[in-house]
Amino acid sequence: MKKVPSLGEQEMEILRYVDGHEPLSVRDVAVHFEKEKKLARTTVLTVMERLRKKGFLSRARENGIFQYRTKLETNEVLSDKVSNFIEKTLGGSVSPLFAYFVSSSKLTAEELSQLKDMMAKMEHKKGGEDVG
Amino acid sequence: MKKVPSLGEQEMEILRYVDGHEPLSVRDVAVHFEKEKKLARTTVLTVMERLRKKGFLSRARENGIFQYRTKLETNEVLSDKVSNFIEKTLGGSVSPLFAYFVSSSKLTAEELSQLKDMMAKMEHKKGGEDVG
DNA sequence: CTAAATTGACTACGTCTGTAGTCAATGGGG
DNA sequence: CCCCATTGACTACAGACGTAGTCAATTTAG
Repeated sequence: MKKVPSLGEQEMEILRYVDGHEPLSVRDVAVHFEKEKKLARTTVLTVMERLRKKGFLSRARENGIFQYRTKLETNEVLSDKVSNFIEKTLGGSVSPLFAYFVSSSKLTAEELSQLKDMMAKMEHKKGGEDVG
Repeated sequence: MKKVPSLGEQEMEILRYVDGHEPLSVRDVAVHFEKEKKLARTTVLTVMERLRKKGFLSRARENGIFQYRTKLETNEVLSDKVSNFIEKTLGGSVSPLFAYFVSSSKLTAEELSQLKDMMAKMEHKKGGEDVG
């Protein structure tokens, strides 16, 4: 359960992108995000450097320019984000997730009850609140 | 899918507290958080007022002091936070949640496969990434 | 009614994140 | 080699949050 530095949404987005395409230069990432979200090259650079300072990315000069790679498994980062989110934002209760699944995916009644059942078990195991 | 203003973790925590005990005065909340997290009364006041400015709380003077109540169903807020989290932080993939459930709750193999099955269906319905 | 305590409005300030400009260093083309 | 384009280090700044102090207004105790 090592302590991972916090990451903002934009940082996460860029980290995910790098994770899925490494190695990448700032330029590569910038090109992508200039289209996607109209971000300036320097913005991407700044974010990537912050990501590097925080230990999520590493870089190595190759043919003159820096190629970036992820350091930790991004899964670990996500895992940390998830547990943090559940603890801090949801107060330890997974019910809201359950609610989200239900409304966003329109599960069948059967899936619903299975899921509900499962959630209930989990809630018990970790002492969350009731599944409203 | 109405746009809900963003909320920080501390704000969420206080909102949840109010939601579970309304109506409450700043003092009531402050007493709770002074113990729980050593927050100053004015800190709680500030946060509650921000929550009110953002439209999450309302207040009415009763016997001299303001009593606060939640406006929206906190569930709605949570639902919004959840979908935002899944979209922005997880990039739309629920796999990390799955991973969290697995590691935190130590489900049985059976529950695991049921859940996995369900997740797969959900992933398809909403075009998420692979469950790796 | 007056003084003490409580309440609440404002102000403040540091950190984090998003976003980007400036400008020097580096590299590539001729 | 020299100039232009690319790259990257630094600086900047606004807005959101967490946190809290000051001080005036309101209540309440005596």
